[in-house]
Amino acid sequence: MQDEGFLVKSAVSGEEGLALIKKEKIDLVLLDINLPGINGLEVCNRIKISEHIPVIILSCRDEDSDVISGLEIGAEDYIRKPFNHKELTLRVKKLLIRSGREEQSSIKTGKLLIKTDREEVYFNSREVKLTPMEYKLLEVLGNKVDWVMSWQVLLRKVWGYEDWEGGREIIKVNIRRLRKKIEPDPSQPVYLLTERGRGYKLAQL
Amino acid sequence: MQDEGFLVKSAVSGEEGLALIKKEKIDLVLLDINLPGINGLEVCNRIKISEHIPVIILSCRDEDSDVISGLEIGAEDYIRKPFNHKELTLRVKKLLIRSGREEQSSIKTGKLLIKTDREEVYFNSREVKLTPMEYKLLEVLGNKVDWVMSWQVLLRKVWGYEDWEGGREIIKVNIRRLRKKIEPDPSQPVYLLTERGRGYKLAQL
DNA sequence: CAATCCTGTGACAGTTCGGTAACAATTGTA
DNA sequence: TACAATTGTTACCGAACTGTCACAGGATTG
Repeated sequence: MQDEGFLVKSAVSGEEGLALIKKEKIDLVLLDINLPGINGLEVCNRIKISEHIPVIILSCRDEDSDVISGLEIGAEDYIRKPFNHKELTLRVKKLLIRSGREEQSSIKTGKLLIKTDREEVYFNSREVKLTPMEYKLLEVLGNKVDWVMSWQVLLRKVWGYEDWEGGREIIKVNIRRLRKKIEPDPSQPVYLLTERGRGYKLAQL
Repeated sequence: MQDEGFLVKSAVSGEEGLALIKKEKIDLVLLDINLPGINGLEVCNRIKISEHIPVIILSCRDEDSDVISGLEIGAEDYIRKPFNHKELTLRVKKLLIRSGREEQSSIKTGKLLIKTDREEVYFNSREVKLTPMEYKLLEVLGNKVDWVMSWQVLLRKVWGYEDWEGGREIIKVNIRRLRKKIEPDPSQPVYLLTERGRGYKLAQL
């Protein structure tokens, strides 16, 4: 990779890798599934929770289920070992280009516009200032527009908590705060809808 | 697994597990290799002798020989510890679908459409809002369209109660509530039919 | 034909769930 | 240090959900 002109940092364990990502500005992660310490898929999961970095998974297990769970967890691509050089650099370049452009990718529903690259939100073409948590919650919901997400899912995707009874509360309150900012009438939500007993969704208008 | 909507029974030893299988209607077994009492592989063997239940083996020994003997003995799949929970549920779902015990993603009869992945119900292409319990009851019935289900079965599949005399009441009432929402004329049911003395069924039209 | 069982029906009440506001803890900043 | 913004915590209310009950009427059985 260095021969190809990439600037490479490496880590020998999941923990070390995650620390590296926190510290440095990383454009893309090549991730081995078989790791000492944390499982590779778990590492991928954690990266996706906190960052917007594309991940390519490397693995020698070539069962389909691994591809699926790798991609479901949010990995952008998957390469089986043994792979050849050329294929790897090709996929990396493709992803870097895509993420360079995709960073302008935005989510739109009704008069609501979410620019995911800049983490900015607009309503009626006017910017709405959201706090980090509010933004993250909205983005997670926006990533699957019109899909109901339970509080367990939101808790995991937004806060990274796995199970936690108190989570219903913090979601309630943060939904409330979001509504105050992006709903024309927060008491009659049009965008952030409640599905009683199931969860919340961002409506596709 | 319970969060994912599965109904889970657990046992702490091979003997207990085998007894459970004899007593309950089990769709799939997650089996740990390292067990007190009988060896896990032996348990798998005995299950396969007497039943047709898919078995997934869990193990922290990741030697190949274990995979082989696990699969040779008739286990349908094998997961190494530590596994991530998405991978596990994916494999479980895959197996349940393959063995015909898992619901399809969409059920249709007459003008009634049930989207099981989104937990949404449509009548005449218009969405009908159901409460969680109502939905679950309908889904269970839709899962085996045109099959009469006794109140005991419904009680187990919808509420998870095993035996309970009072159950007839809550089913009566919930059937009533469902009919009010999805029947054109609730007093003359066309979809949710009563088989007196046997139970209820969702008619295939 | 009467007694009994099963189901349909409406009303009621306890519980859960989501909306709301105010407060407390934490963090960042001047 | 003081102040402000952010974020989690708690309490309370009202509405929705869901189980219980009583009763009626039709079917079944002896």
